[in-house]
Formats: sequence, structure tokens, C-alpha cells
Amino acid sequence: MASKSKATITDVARAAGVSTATAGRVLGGYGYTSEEKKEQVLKAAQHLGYRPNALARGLITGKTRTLGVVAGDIQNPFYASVLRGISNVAEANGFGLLITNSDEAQQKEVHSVELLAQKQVDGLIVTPSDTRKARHLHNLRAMGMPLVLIDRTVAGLQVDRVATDNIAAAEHAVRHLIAAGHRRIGIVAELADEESARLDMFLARAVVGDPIESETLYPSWQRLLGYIRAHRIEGLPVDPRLTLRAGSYSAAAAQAIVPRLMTAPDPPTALFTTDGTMSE
DNA sequence: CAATTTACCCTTTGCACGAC
DNA sequence: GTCGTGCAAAGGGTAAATTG
Repeated sequence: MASKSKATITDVARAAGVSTATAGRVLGGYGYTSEEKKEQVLKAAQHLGYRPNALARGLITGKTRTLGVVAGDIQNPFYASVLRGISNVAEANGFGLLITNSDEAQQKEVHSVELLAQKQVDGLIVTPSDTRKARHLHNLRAMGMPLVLIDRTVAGLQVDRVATDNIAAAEHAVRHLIAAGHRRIGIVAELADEESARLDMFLARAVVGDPIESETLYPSWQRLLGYIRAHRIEGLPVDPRLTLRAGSYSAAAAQAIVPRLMTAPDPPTALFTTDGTMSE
């Protein structure tokens, strides 16, 4: 009798001889209940194999106790460790997680956000794939959806963000290399070819020390900026020929491009990469 | 036949009432 | 006044029933 269709609060209430309200108060842990009824209800629930219906609960409370996460690529070790942390905190607070990949493509990110919003998540954690325009994220805020950005920011979007100071970190790392005696330090960056013109302009400005709006730069550009600033601080020239554009953050992309630099005349004595996966 | 209304899904919660 | 309990409504969307 207990197995056919799933037991509801009504079934438990009937078996325990109480109202659905009382059964609900025991099972949901809200309101007042006597020890006696509590025992009866729990016993009946156990016997019937009752499992709360989160859909119905969410319908009336307006909460799902579920968070949505849009990661770039969960196979990337960076996202894996970020997700691990999110998962730990969510679980400790009684929240579930819905995780999607954007593959760093905004179209997929928009699709993911829409899907998670339809699933009625209570909040979203997103690594925005485009730091300059993100209408869908602005819309989320306008509709009151709690939103936290990871790793990157979006121009004009006032929300909390968890990120590292990429510029300072890169600057620190490169100065460390300089202090160790290196004078020609190569940099392998994710930078794609189609951004080539913008990058050249960016490089030129950074090298002469123009103030740069660095908040909305991609992390790899921020690290490049840190690399350049370290040179400026230490009074070393930046040789553009030492800047390699891998086009992606994969180890394979780095492997394909680094030998060209190392076999050229006057090769670098140290290498700095803008992404952890490339240094493998 | 299309258009509109009703009935449900399952749980939580406001309200009323009785007991202490 | 506080606690314990039950009734009934509500919540968003849709399938089913009813209306014109």
C-alpha cells in the first residue's frame, strides 16, 4: 500500500489521524505541534515513505532553495575549484545547485540564464563571457534576481563580484622574475587574433603608461597589463615580440606557439602565462 | 467549433477556536 | 496571552470541462 504512487502530506495526515495542516507543520518544521502528534506523523511518514514535494513547496513559498551557476567550462580546473567552493557553501546552507556551461559564448550564456530563471532559482552566479555588454544580466537585476559575478565584471552593472586582483598578481609575479635576474620575459596570452587591432592599441597605450580603464578588461588582458606595469616599475623595456597570442587558454595552443619564440634569436629566459591551463 | 472557466497539482499559512 | 489544532485559501500553470 505504501509503494504504488508517492505519498503526500494528505496521505500521511490520514494515516496519522491528524489534519494536513498539522502533518505539514511536523514534516515542514514550522509552526507549533505537540510531541504526541509529532511522533504519530513522523511514524506515518516513515511507514509511507513520504518525500516532500519541493515543487509544491516552492509554489507557495516562492522559493526553491536552489542557486543557478553559469560557468565557462566546468572541465577547466579554475571553474572546477570555484564550483567546489560554491557547492560547499550552498550545501552548508541547505541550497541545491543547477550548473551549466557557457563555453565562454554569450549566446549560450543567455540561454543558460533563461533556463535557470525558468527553473525559478533563488539567485544566479555567473562568469560573464562578455565584459562590455550583457543585456540579459542587466535585465536580471532589473527584475530583482540576486546576482553575483565571478572572475570578471560587466560594464555598468552594479552587483557583487568575487575575483582576484589580476593586475597586481601578474605584476607581482613578473617583478619576482625580474628580481631573479631575468631581463627578457616572454608572455603567453589567451588573446585571440580577431582582437589584434584593439590589442595593439592597448599595448601601445599600456607601454607608455596611459591610464587604462582596467575594471572591465578580460582577466588575460589584466594580467598582460600587470606584466607591462612590472616592466615599467623596474625600468625595463617591453618587447612586443615577446608577447605570444595563443588564441585560446588551452595547453595545446600554448605548446603550438611557444617553440617559435624559443628558437628565435635572442629568446626569453623566462615565460609568463596568463592562464593556468596553458602552463601545463 | 473556439473561447472561456474550472479543477487540480501539493504544500504552506492566515484565521478561528478551544484549552490552559 | 500562548500554544495546539483544523479549515480553507492560495500559489502558477495547464489539462479538462463547460459555455456560447
